Amino acid sequence: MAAERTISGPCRAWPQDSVFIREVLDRIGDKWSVLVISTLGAAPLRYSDLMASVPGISQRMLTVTLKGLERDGLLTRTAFPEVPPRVVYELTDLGRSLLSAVMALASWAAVHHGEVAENRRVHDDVGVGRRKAG
Amino acid sequence: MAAERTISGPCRAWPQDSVFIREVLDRIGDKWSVLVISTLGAAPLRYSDLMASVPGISQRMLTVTLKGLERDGLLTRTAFPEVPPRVVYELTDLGRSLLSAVMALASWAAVHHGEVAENRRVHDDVGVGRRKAG
DNA sequence: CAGAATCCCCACGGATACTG
DNA sequence: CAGTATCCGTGGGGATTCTG
Repeated sequence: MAAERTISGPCRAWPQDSVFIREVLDRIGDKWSVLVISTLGAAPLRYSDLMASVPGISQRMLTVTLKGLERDGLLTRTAFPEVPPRVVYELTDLGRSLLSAVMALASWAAVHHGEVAENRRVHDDVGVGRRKAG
Repeated sequence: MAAERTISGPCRAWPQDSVFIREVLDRIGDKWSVLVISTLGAAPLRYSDLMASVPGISQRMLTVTLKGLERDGLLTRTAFPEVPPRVVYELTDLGRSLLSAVMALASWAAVHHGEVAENRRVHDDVGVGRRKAG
């Protein structure tokens, strides 16, 4: 008899992979983390440069995001004891390795976002069509 | 020449890539989408099987997530006109292509989640250390 | 079995004001 | 310049109940 209809556990092909996926998504699934990581992927930047380079981010969220990423060792914070103060953020090797994986997602999006948009349009049109036809 | 200190625009190395990244994250950055996609990556499943295979998801969120993914053409919904009803969800080619990119993230997590956890612990210890040392 | 509908909490994140 | 502190609206998502 064996398996064939044994789903039982959390999942089949990815035992605790689901846990890992959730961990990563809890980390970079927020609104700003990957934007910050991507921006720092090009070059180390100071706080004010990040504010300018990540359009729409608020001071609060930039700070919160940076602290979170620093906590996980994805970037380093270097404060120079000058006046006026200067603080530079830079990706760690770990952060850069994550950037690669994120870029894979970005590539997927670049290739398929049009298709997704089209699917969405068609799907929504069917919806209104049913209402008119019904 | 020139440049070197020209950050100006949104970002440098990824003009509208940031837009694409945000699109993907708005799609899969939620709490359940990638779990559902990953689960369906192993095999097509019916609604109740998904409930069992994605631990912790509620009926509401499974339905909402499935509808969103179907809308974007990442999976198909097939309802068999039987009683009791039977509905099977299956990834489309588009969904499977996204699964590949998601798996890249999962791999990163599988390799580095320990390192991240360690960084986090060290960082937090320094925090309490400062409080005790201060 | 496979949802739809409703209620409601709370934490993510924006705006603003203040500080070393 | 590089933050911190506070207030507060919005919506993501959980629990529960009802239906075809």
